[in-house]
Amino acid sequence: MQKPNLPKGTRDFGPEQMRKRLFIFDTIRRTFQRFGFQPLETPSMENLTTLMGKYGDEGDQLLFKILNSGDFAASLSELDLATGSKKLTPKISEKGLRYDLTVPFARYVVMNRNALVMPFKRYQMQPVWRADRPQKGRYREFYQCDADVVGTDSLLCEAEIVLMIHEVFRNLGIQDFTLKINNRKILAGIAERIGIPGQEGTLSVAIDKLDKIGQDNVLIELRERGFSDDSIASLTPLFSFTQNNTTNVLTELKQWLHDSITAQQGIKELDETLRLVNQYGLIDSQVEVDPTLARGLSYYTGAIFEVKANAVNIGSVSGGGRYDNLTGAFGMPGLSGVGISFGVDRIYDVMEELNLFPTATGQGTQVLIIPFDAEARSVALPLLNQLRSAGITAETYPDLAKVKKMLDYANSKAIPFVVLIGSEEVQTGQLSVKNMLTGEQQKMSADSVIELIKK
RNA sequence: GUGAUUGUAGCUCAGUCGGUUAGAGCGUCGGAUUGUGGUUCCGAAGGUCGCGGGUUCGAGCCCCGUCUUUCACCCCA
Repeated sequence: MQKPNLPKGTRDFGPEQMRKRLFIFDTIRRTFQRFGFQPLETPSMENLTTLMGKYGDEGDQLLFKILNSGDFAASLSELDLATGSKKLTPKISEKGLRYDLTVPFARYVVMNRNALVMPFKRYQMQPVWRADRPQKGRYREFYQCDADVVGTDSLLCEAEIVLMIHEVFRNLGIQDFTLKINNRKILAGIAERIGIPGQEGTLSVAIDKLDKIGQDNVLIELRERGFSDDSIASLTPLFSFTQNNTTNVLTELKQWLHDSITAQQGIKELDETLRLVNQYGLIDSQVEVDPTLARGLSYYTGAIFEVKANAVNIGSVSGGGRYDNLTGAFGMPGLSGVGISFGVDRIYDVMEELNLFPTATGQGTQVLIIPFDAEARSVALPLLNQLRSAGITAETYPDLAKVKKMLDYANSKAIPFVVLIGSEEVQTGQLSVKNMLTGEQQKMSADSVIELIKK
């Protein structure tokens, strides 16, 4: 006999976990829908040609690849085997599991470009897979909840994302979060300013770690990556304004990066976005402008968002940004879009750690019918039907077991009411209803049972 | 991909220096109680000590490999 186990980095979700997870999904879905986003689902697997090259070299490595069906080795030669995995892979695998929801979305938009009404707003809540090593807040299979709008470059979309993020986290009960916002153009401007134009990618990777490793180590890393002492020295102003309020940060950025047209554009966009958010009347905005915020994904071109739950050390629980040319790789250039992704699994971990899940709210069975013998079923089964028709979650114990056993069952499932049916109840039609919390028991008609449980 | 770490009953964990038949709590099942739960009492079942190899008279304990868990790095939700 073999011991069953799960693939590394994957998990089962039992009833109790699912109740909590569904709470998160429902909360996010309600917000997405209220903002006018339409649901979309795409296949778990995509052609590797769709996925490869969209997430960088590292991303390509983290893709789960699917072995071709049938005799995948049929056309292989000794030579192929000798060339190593990199060249061998495309010969034996042409599909992979999706790595995020944005690229499949871009693929969908391109394939349906003529049918879609622009701007197109969609939301998507599905699992994604990454073949990296699991650790805290990191799984090989996890869910993302994405909302994107494509076909407009209006900053109103950025503003609405800011609003949605606030709404979702507040509805979840996560009050202590920070929405960090930056703009890729500002990062580009910084790169210009310190004399390394075009290298903002490398720069970003390092300064993104500021929170984690501190200023000194960031500078050390930049030096290791080949940045000159002059460049590093001129970076100093970047570290001085992280604590200020949004307007101050923007003003200081404007001064520091005054000779970069790109940076000025990014600052203007950020400024405008925040102005729009303000017009919406967002109360107690938790937005923080953070010029050191970078994010890894290479396709962002404008705004960048990231949400951190302040009380928990788990990385970001949500992230997104604007991309100007995501569909370009699929032959449809010039389509701008902006999106946000919520990481359900990390949000779950945060809420669990902070004890933020609401206590069970009428999710489970409300009443258990307990027939003492086969005869009692002639009353129990119609009653079940009646209760369910009235919208009450009701069940009976399928075996004719001892009463003790059935009451134990009710207890362990936290069922608040039981209806006991024996020969006496069959004869009189008056049912014995027991409140499992108080122990109180009384006789009443079926209609009264419904009334009692419904309130 | 790099570096650590974990694994003993369904669950949480003890297990001494390598030494007889591997323990506890919780849970499960049965009984005290054949129409009434939670509390209590009694009893029982449940183990290839992750897996494979090695050292030894003897391995849960030491060594090697492997899988798994957790964590950090890289990178990321």
